[in-house]
Amino acid sequence: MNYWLMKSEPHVFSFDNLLASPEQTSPWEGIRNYQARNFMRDSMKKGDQILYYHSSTQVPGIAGVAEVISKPYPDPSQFNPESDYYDPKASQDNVRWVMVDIKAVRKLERYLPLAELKEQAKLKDMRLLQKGNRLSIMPVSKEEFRFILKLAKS
DNA sequence: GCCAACGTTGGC
DNA sequence: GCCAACGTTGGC
Repeated sequence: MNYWLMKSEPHVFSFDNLLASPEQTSPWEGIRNYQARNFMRDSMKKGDQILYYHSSTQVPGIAGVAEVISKPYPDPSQFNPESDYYDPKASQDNVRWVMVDIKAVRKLERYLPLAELKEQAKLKDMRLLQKGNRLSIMPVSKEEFRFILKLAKS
């Protein structure tokens, strides 16, 4: 099993929005970065666990846990000229972008602000906290994942 | 709103 | 294939 951190802007789609979705499930559409796509395409598996991170907001941080519930499949928005995520270079024969479906597992006992994560010696190597990191999907180690769940209970 | 960091594009 | 210019991300 793999562990991931996925960023979402809460004013676009928050963890509460995911909880309120039918079956607490949503496609993770709109990834248009190759590194993030490659993680999804090459490494994500059903059952992988996700830390749901709120970015570009007053207090950025981790809100909840979710789970990958589908294999990667073509993101339909790349074919839709009406969509913000439309990619004119993509076609059915040349799928450029994929996505997975995710399902909320549970909200954390408390919201974990970025500033608090930065204070944790055990998380100092976490990719999220490295300078200049802008990836919207990134791997998290098992140890980091467990530590974060424990931190939310403290 | 600023700006550092970094990914992408496109001319050569 | 290099690299300057440009665009985007995201914390502050």
